[in-house]
Amino acid sequence: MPTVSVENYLKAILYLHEEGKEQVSTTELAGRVQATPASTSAMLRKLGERGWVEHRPYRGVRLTEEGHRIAMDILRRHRLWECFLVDHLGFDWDEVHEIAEELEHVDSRDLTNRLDAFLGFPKLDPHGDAIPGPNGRFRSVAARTLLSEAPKGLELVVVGVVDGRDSFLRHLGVLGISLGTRMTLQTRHAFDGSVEVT
Amino acid sequence: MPTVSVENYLKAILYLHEEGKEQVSTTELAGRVQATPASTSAMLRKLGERGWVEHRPYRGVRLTEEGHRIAMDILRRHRLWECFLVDHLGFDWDEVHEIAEELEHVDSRDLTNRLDAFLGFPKLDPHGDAIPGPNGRFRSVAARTLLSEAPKGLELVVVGVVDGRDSFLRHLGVLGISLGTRMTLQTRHAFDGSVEVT
DNA sequence: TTTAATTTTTAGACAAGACTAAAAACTCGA
DNA sequence: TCGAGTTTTTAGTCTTGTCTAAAAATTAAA
Repeated sequence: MPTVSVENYLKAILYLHEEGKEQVSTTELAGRVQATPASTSAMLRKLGERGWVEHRPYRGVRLTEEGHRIAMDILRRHRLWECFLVDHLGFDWDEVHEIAEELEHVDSRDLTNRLDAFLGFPKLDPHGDAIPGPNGRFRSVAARTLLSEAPKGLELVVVGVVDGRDSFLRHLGVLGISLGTRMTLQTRHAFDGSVEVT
Repeated sequence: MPTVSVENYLKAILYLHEEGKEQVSTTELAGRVQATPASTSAMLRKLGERGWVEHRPYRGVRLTEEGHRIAMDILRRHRLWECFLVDHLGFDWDEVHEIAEELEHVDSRDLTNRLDAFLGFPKLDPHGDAIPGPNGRFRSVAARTLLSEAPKGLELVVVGVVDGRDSFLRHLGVLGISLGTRMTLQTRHAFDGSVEVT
């Protein structure tokens, strides 16, 4: 049973992975969990011993399969609680993060699954981020959507383009994007509507 | 901000007060929080320093006004969550204690009050125990009920008797009970329906 | 390629909260 | 009132997770 602190480290590593970082550096992780690099280094040794991360000193860290499973479960609880807080308790979407940060550590498989059912098995949280299912993987959104309207976090598959001009298709080719390419939406810039994907 | 451990001690002392104990002994408290008397003794010194209990070494402990306020708030959160788990997530009333034991430590005034509203400001939890209001006092139940059907924990006032025989009234007199007497239902014995009050 | 800057780890302390073992304080019967 | 038994507290240790300061490893620049 991971402690609250351990859960926070695993979750932070997952977030960094989701942002495209294969290997997570000690300093960057330390920044995320609001701890010093020294404390983080000590924690990484412990997480490595428990088999939740693969840590090569001075090289970076990455979640093992088991660590990933645990972290996805924390993310699931976090986002389900956010749905509850917004949809049923009337919080605004920008007020719920801190509270969900506490609720996510209540560890009961039964509670999580019943909450999921109570909420109607939502696919996205109030911020538009995908919610992992009980199997630890994101639920696929069957619908076809524009990339500009797709949710963050979910794996997407390119099935077509709206702008069919040669110059645009060549641009996509340069970026390594073609029909069937898999990607995940990372960030959306409010400035011009552009997006970053991996 | 009290830690989880501190909250558990304060809550345990409150429970013992509610059971009629003015002064709580170190050993009895230790039994409730599943710790050794030695650990409990150390914690009591700390709680005393923070002004949450009045502890006279070798004499026993009792909550201060502030300690009582904090403990009632924990009890409030515990019982509100129990309502939520039973009424909305479909748990049985005997399954929810452990989970509520974790949820009660999520400390957000706003969350607690919104949950209260969402549940319709319940007066009793699924076990029939009274739920403290936001002011840290039990909500009065206006209705007149038979002692045999009254909820535990609430202060009750005797306004009449069903059995008016002299022998019964004399029995009540011996027990110090008459019209206007205030009491709180402590335990109900399934064996014969008899009750214990203070 | 050698030094300088940066990153990471180690070393040593500390706080919270738990434990065991032992000392001190209470209580009660004779 | 004086021991015997019980209760409570103290003393010392352990674990978890944190910190600062310093050493070691890596990276980058000249």
